[in-house]
Amino acid sequence: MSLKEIFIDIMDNYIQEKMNFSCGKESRIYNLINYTVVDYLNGIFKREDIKIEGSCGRGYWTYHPWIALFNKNITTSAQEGVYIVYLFSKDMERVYLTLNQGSTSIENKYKGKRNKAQRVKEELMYIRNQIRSQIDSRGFLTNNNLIIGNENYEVGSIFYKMYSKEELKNDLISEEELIEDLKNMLIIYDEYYNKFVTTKYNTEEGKQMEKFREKLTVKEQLSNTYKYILSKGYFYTYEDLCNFYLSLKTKPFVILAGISGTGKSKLIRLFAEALNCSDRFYTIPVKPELV
DNA sequence: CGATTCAGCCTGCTTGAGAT
DNA sequence: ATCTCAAGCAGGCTGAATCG
Repeated sequence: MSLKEIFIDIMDNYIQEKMNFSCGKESRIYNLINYTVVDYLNGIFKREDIKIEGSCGRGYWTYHPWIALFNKNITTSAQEGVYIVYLFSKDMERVYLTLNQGSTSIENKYKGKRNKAQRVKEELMYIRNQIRSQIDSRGFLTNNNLIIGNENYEVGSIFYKMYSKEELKNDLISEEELIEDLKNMLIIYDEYYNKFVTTKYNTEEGKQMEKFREKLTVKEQLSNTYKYILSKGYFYTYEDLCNFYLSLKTKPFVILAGISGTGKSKLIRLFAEALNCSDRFYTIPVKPELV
């Protein structure tokens, strides 16, 4: 059975299987995800440092079965670290090959804290942006349009490629392409390991930087943002910047008024850049009659 | 002040490692 | 070879916080 045939089998039968069998060895699809596909991939990628695992839940079926490749030096669990993973969408119409992050360990870190969900998302996005800024995507997508029905998997996605059931069934994607993509993703994963794990996060300097960033107060972050804007050659008063931040904080829908050319759009763009959130910045042209 | 949201806890189920 | 138990996973329930 090829990878493509396995994927099609899972997509065709998973939802039905959930209804008819408990999530365990009795189920054919369970065995397919937990063992067959793992053996198949291990046969292709004979790497001692990579652990391959597939899961569709324990006891209970998950909505999002996954097949992951872990670098043993980074993580051996889907709950933490960065790893390659095939994720199936809830409706079983799509499967994504992605470089993704475990969110459970981050959730545990913020257990009992205020705005837990938001902080988890912010951390996932921060890591995502760091990696994207330093590693070539090799043609994989970074547009944040991975949709499977689980927010943390979606936010945690660093690079990805989508395969729809239709594409797979109609031979628009070949087995060779699937394997080639996975090989490319492994090159990215290796690069991540060399650039981030063996150096940045493990050095004292890296840890200090991380601590420093977490400790910044709103005032300090605003001050940094202001300095960034000045350094780009634009001038707004510090008061205007604070007012803009406060307005956003009060309600995330802010209307800036003023004649054209005074820098309304630019302010927002620079603000996003300063916070390293450019990838979440979209410009939507508005015609006069829409207002 | 009722409705909604959310974190925390509990439950059900299986795997797999280690003890017996 | 069998038993025990922690880990892993998702779903459900509940009380507290927040919203409108």
